[in-house]
Amino acid sequence: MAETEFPRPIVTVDIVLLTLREERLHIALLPRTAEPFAGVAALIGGYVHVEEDSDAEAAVARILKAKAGLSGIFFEQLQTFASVDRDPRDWSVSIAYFALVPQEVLDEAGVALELRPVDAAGELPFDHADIVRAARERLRGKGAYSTIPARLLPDIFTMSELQAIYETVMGERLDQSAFRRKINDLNLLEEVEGEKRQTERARRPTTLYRLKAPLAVFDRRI
Amino acid sequence: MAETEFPRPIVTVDIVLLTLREERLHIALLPRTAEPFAGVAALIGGYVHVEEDSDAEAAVARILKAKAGLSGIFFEQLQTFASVDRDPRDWSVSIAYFALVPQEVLDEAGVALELRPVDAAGELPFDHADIVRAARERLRGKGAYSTIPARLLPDIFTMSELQAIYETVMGERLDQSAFRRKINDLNLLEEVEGEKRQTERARRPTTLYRLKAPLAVFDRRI
DNA sequence: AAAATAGTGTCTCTCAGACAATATAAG
DNA sequence: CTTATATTGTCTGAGAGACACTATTTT
Repeated sequence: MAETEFPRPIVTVDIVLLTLREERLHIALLPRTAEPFAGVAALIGGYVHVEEDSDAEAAVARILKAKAGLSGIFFEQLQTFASVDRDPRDWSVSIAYFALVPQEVLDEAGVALELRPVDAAGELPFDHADIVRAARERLRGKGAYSTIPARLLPDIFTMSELQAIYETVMGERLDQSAFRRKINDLNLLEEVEGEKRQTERARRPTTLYRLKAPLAVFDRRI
Repeated sequence: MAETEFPRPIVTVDIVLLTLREERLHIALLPRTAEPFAGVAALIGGYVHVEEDSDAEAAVARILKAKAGLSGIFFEQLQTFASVDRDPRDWSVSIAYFALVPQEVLDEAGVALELRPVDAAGELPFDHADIVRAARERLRGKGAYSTIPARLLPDIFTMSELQAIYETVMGERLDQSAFRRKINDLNLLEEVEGEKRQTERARRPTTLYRLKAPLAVFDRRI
């Protein structure tokens, strides 16, 4: 089994970039600039540049910056899709990532991304529909046990906003009382002292919070 | 961004093959047959063969069969390790899988695998120690919420054996009464009717069970 | 009967969901 | 004072852990 060399597959990273828009999860797509599927909206992605990227995360960061104008946002590895038929060009490997970004940050980036509701994303090229499905499942599954959903919010947020995010991500209504109790028990947030704010529709100003840690995973279900 | 072609990384699959031996989790290794690290015990793995493997799972199945004499065992994708420095030869991608096999099946395979306790695996080449660590965490994490640990047992097993597996995987003692209650509530097993068996040390014969489904994931913690 | 494992019953505590009640500010 | 949201409290039921108890077989 002295395997020396073999024809190598294409290696890319693809990013399921999710954000919240009008209370719904949206996926950010970019029209492809090259064949195949030139002009068709697809996941943000690109080749791994072996001369330039020290690892897959570096490739993701580079591509997010170059193609979406984003840096410093949350992303984590999702799953790798690798087969002979997922790309018409050749045997291909896509190391898929999912990323979350607050809408405000996306707006500031000033890049013309196409946002589509994640549950009505329409036709997508390659196996991108499968990748999006995997991302939704991951977000839904892990969301209930982590502060990942909070990465869809700005740094500072209200308890109600946080609850709304969890409800959207998990696709179910949550009891307000139980939600607050759990968040407090888990000790995930710190108050932004002195800063009160009125949300659009609120009468009474509300306490503002921020995450103590960028990412917390816990055992209890939110 | 009309990216046409780029130098391609090496693409391999690596398999963390775990089994149970003397009540402890062991990892199955093979001495490498080629440089680098020729002769050193390493994860079972190999190049993706683009002419032969239709996808990454096919590569895993082929390699498990060729190098470990195993087929039909449980495996699932773990995580992908991709960086410039994980392999001295070149920028390299390893799509890592973890696999579980009952000791009996491993014995029948008749291949000289080196078994080491997973928590004392010693030095491993490349980043294989990281991959093993990821596999342990996955097994531990997902184990409590699925029937994955049962894939370390033969098809037919006793309730005590099942409990012992979960205890090993999760690294803690479980209450017998609570364990049985949960397993029954979750409706995961079916009795193998009429078949009673005496385990080695048992006095009283015990009911035998098999899994209703090859893999069940649930919300409750075992 | 003793030993050893198989299997059941019960108590308590934590936590989740449901729902009610109170608090605070704007208009 | 009304309205709308923020925030707290209480009740109930499910499930987890602890532990004691019963059952069945071999020696």
